[in-house]
Amino acid sequence: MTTEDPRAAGLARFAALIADETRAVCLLALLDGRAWTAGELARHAGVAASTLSEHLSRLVAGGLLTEERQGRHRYVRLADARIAQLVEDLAARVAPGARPRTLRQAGAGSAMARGRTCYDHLAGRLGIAVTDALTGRGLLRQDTGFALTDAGLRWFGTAGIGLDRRGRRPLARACLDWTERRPHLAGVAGAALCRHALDTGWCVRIGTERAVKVTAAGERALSELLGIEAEKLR
Amino acid sequence: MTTEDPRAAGLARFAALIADETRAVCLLALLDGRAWTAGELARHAGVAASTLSEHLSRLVAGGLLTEERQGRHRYVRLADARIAQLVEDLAARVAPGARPRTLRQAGAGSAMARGRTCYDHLAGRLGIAVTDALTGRGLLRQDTGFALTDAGLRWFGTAGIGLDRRGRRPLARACLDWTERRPHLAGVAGAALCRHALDTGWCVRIGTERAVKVTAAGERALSELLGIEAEKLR
DNA sequence: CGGACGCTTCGGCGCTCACCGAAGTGTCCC
DNA sequence: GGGACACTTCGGTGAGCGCCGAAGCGTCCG
Repeated sequence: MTTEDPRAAGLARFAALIADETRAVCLLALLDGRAWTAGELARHAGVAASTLSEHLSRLVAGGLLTEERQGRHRYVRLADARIAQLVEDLAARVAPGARPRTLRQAGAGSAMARGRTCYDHLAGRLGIAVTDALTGRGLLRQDTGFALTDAGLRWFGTAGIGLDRRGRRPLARACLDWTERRPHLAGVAGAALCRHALDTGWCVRIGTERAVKVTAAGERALSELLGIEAEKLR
Repeated sequence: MTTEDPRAAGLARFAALIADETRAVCLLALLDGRAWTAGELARHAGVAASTLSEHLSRLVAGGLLTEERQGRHRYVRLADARIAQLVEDLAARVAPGARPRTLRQAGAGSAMARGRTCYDHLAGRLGIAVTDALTGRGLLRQDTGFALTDAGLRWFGTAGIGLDRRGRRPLARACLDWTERRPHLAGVAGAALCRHALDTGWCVRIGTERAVKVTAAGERALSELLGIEAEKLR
């Protein structure tokens, strides 16, 4: 009788991997794009190491994470940019009224709101400011979709930021920011820009989380290249 | 101890709504964009009416569906385009090796592969053909992201297809096709094009599912307006 | 008015699964 | 070699939840 969609079982199984709060905590933590050890995640999530070990095995088996064993450590990270995008999309659309509960969270939260990485690109007010500047200068087009313009392509070239145009990953993609609730630049261009910013010292990571801070050199560069006022970055 | 992300609980709760196969079957069925009654969905999913009633209540409470009571019927549909996009994204990235099991499914599957609606826009080979034609004529830009060009905006105007540019919904957005595994046009422009195609009789729905067929008039129009060869639509 | 019908509520059943601690395995380092 | 350490495996416990059928409630229609 049932004309069930063959995709349903897979969809449910996949969603079930995210449908546990402990695993959700891990996935959100891993959105910083780094590799975490099993122990770090266990402490972060507040569960026993044995419990977390099983969670990681499931997430790896489900293709959400990849693992790398080094001696007695088990490092895990998000499997790829598509998984990161999916988790970020889900998180952004969910719980819009999520507020920090503790002072420490509030402190970390405001640093995160200023600037952070979102898997492999810039987010927070910093990400928005860059995206808006690109748009305002006609390098990025948001009014009819989300794509770099020809001028935008040239801008990346003259700024010395290489774009790998092989592969299926889109050059530019919108990622919805969960603090600002506005789109910012992701995709190949977003990742390249973020990497360039960290490599050349425009930004540095602060703390152990994924928050980033713009340096003095970064302020100068962003002002010169994109006309971003330093006030917007503080 | 735990520095848990406040979004984790919400994320897990949300994913849990999709993490049940029966609910997943419903969500995939509702991707046709129409309103279904509780009874239709119960038969479709192959469970008791009482079971499905509780599932619907959860999905409505979770914001995935909206309901409308008419007499003794309870109509439900996907809450909005964002939810539809999320479900479609999840389904597209999951179970790439989903194959039909029965002859009937295979028959329905091939009609669906030719052309169908995906919530409110065209998908299947038809959707791909239209998207490729738009891209080939310089109306849509996919190489640097996904956005209409100025020529594309004009094309919609001269074709008499109105685009509502108020609201936050993006004008053009890529939706990954689960049969062709290639992007096709979604967003405001995709929805407007699909509505126009159905309104003017370029396409008609076949069967009770979301499959659509191109009419003779549709073949002429698509050939004239976009240079699409009729063979690609069969 | 009364029966058919669509949906909902309720009680009960059984399965899944997240959790822990204890014991075990492999790695690192003194 | 031996102890500290990171992780895994295993058994047991408890909670949550998906399922059904029976009973109840409202709607429709003859």
